[in-house]
Amino acid sequence: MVTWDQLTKEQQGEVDRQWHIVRRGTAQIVPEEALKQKIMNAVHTGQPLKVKLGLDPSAPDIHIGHTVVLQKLRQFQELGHEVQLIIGDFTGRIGDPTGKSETRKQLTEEDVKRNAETYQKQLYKILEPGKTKFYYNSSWLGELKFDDVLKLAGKVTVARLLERDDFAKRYAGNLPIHLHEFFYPLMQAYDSVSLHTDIELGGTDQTFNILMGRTLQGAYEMNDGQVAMLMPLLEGLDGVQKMSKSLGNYIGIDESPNEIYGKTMSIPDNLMLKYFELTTSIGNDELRELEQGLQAGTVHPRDAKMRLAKEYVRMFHGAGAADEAEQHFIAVFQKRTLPDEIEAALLQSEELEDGAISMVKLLVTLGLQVSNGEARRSIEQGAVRINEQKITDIHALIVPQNGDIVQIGKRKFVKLELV
RNA sequence: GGAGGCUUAGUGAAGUGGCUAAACACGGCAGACUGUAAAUCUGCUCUCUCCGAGUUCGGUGGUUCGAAUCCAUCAGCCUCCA
Repeated sequence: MVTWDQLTKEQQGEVDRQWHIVRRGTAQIVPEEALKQKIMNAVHTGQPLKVKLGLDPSAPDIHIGHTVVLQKLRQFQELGHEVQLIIGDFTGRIGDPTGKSETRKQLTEEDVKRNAETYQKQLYKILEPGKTKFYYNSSWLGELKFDDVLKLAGKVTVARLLERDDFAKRYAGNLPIHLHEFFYPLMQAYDSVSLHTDIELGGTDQTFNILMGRTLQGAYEMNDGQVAMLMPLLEGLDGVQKMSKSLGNYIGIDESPNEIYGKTMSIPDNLMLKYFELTTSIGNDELRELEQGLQAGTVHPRDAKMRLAKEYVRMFHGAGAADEAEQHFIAVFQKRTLPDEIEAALLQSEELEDGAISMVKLLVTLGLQVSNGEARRSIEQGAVRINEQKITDIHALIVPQNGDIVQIGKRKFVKLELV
């Protein structure tokens, strides 16, 4: 272990530089001094740090919320460190305990592999492939004997486990906690033991699990354990709940340019800066400028947000797509003209009677609405248009033509294609 | 193994024999206003051929003219005792 005084001037400068980059935007680093020490060691010895992130193998769709952590990993890579990505194929059998315990579906080997490939494709939009290593945690967790498991379990007390927020709440609220759920943090921690991880990254909701890794590394005599680097959770489109696929409040990085652009425009204003800070590589100075502009009123929030939206599309689809998405947005939502390209919807001719169909049935058949009642409601409320003609009669009969544009609400457009 | 309790629409939660398709809140959808922001206002939110009708209150069976409401039984969950 090297001390500050043993470093050369240049090395001290490098440690400072890395420290500042790495620290930006974090919610918490536990413990901070340990991280600084690790950086010092790395700079001194030239050994890159191993920075770990666990991935859930069941949901391979990456959204902007995930990129908070990924951006941070990227920064580590740019500083010459090494990234360990864990595909949690074994931990996935339990699922991180949330109390909303449905038994997890067991994924087949092919599922896991396919999901991992999907991950890779998406992750490499942000991470550098050459400095990224993938691991499957079944390869060590699956090898443990009951002996080993007992040994592992012997290192942690129940009282300690009950400190975890989720467990504590359930325990206090008389809700069930299954024994195997206790193992989840232990398993995740054991990943760090296996891989000699230096730093584990995660959202603040991962605090307990990651610190468990630190504890366990200590217990397995790896001297000072890993450092927990916790990133703030990013709220989703609703502005309240954490962005997640199951809540539907996410922006997926694999979504179409127009989707990404549009969804970004619908995030609440007060989150804009947070998005900029945590998910883009915009510099510190520029960020401050933007913040001041918004505050002073010299920057229109809409324009700032358009910049964010454009940046996302550029990140995930390239600059050309970003320009197009912007044009599309301006045309469709600001000028209220019909989009150039509208998704086609097939209409079987058997559905027609004498070439006509009721408006209600049309909406349901096209899958724009799930039930007739819902379709009627939309019509009554003036949300439905055909070729920009508002339809307000729930009994309306339509004689559909090829290429008719059916619109419902402000966002949903479909072009009819008779089959 | 024993005792007790809980299970109502997407969620939370009223409702303890007819006036209950089921209060209320949240969420969701749509409209107005806007910047596809927030706030606000309005309407809708089980299904159907929407006049009217049908199927709901963990499952099944029963009592009753009539049940989400009573009884039995099964299941799931929780607590306490051992």
